[in-house]
Amino acid sequence: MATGRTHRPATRSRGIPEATVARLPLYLRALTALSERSVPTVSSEELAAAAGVNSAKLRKDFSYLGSYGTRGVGYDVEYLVYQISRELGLTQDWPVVIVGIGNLGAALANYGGFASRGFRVAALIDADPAMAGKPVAGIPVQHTDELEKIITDNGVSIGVIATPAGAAQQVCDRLVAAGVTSILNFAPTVLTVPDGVDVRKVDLSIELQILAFHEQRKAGEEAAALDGAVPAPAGRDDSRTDRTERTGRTGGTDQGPDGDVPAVMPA
Amino acid sequence: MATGRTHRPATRSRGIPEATVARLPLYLRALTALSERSVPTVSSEELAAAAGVNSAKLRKDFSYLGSYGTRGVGYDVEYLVYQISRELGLTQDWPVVIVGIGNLGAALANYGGFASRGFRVAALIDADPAMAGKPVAGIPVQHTDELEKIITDNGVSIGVIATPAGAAQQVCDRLVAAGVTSILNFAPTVLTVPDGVDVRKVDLSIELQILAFHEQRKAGEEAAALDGAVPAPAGRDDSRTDRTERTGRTGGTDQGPDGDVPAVMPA
DNA sequence: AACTGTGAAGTACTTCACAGCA
DNA sequence: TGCTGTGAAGTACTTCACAGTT
Repeated sequence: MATGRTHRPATRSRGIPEATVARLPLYLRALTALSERSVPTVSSEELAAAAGVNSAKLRKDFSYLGSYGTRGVGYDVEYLVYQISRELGLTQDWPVVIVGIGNLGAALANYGGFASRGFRVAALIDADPAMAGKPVAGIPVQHTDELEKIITDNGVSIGVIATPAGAAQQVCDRLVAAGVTSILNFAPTVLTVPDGVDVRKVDLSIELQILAFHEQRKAGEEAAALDGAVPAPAGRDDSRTDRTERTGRTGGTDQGPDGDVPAVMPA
Repeated sequence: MATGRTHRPATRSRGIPEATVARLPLYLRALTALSERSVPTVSSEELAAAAGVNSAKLRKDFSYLGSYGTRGVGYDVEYLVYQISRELGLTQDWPVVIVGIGNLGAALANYGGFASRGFRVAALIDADPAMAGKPVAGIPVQHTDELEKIITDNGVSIGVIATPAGAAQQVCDRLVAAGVTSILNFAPTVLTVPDGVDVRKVDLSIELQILAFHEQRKAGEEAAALDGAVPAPAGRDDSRTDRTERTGRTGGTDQGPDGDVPAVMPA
């Protein structure tokens, strides 16, 4: 797919930072909640609090979409919901297939947030013949043999992989060959895909390990605070590793698209 | 949001960038795979490919931990596994509780990666009295009433919230009050926590929405290619994107530690 | 008076490119 | 020679702070 800056001046200067894109769903969720409570307008300060980010960041983010607010007043909730939905491509309905209907796959199939958020589970696919025909979340599971046909017939471009790690790459290859260009991968594996295909990864053990890192550091600091002179919680450092005082982050409430590395780049 | 962060002068600088921390689990997984195949050493180039990042980034990341490689040779696999495990705090076993044993909670409980990666499911907790005593993944579910006792008795500092959104904040408050200082939140809600408590969020619908954004953009570019001046070659194309070392692997897609905003959700 | 939108300044992360060591 | 380790340069993101608008 087109790489580089494909010169497209017609619409507003495209080029929304990836970090901003990653926060739009957050804003959308907060706005949807406000909308359900029939709140007509909201200030950047209020909305930012609801989304768990700071208001300067939110305003900057919105400035990439256009000027949708009113100075002295704030943002019209309904209007913003529409604009962000449109920007995210949620004004259309994306058919999605879930491959691998184990515990996790079933949980995903049962997730209620699909329909309401621009997605539709087009099919559930599993390699186990015994699963075939069994309904999960009201949708009959189909066998992997049908994969290509399902993708084609339904015009599916987004696939969710919830298989064991060993099967993930193969499933991925078949999805891509059949026309899928965006993949959400729950298997603990790095997927190799051709250019033009986006992959995002969700991985429980990685998240836990990151928490463990910070948890350990907290323990270390407590210990250090007690004796001041000799740190060294069990199994600490061999010698050289350097260290600096921790950087500010953490602690508080910034669960936003945290300092992670964007998983996907549109190249 | 650094709170009154105790400044620790004595020890030298341990300021591992958050982005680096988020990638350590990735390296660890790749190294573990190499270790299982009894590979003794690995170069930054090879390991980077296996982890899905580029080699300069990997070397820089490792440089924050110390100098664990050998010039002209590479890294000793076992030694690196140990060093990274230690850095992440995985040389100890973290007891974890999962609250909310619906589809997702059960999937998490059944997830095999815990034990092998430094974590142990200390307890499963659910608010439904009918669930109490029922074994899930071989562990009997306990009622929410027991939450505080469970946390205290097991010295749990990491909690996983897999409840419906409406219950998440309340569960979070109780976990924190009982002593939990790290939370992995699967509920589609922004949690408010005191300083010193880390929250990481995993949210399926957010991930899908980010994919939809890019998917939509691809569609838009195709359309633009049809009428525009530049006839973009279907599929391929590399305009001027740097042709760095393309290790046949992951074409352009960097599945780094997800950046940012993970996603999933309970029933 | 209240609140948005945005240049400019600041910070974090990535990539380059090469010195230095085994 | 081959590959690590790292300053320096480059890029992306965040935050500040205030001019502009209703």
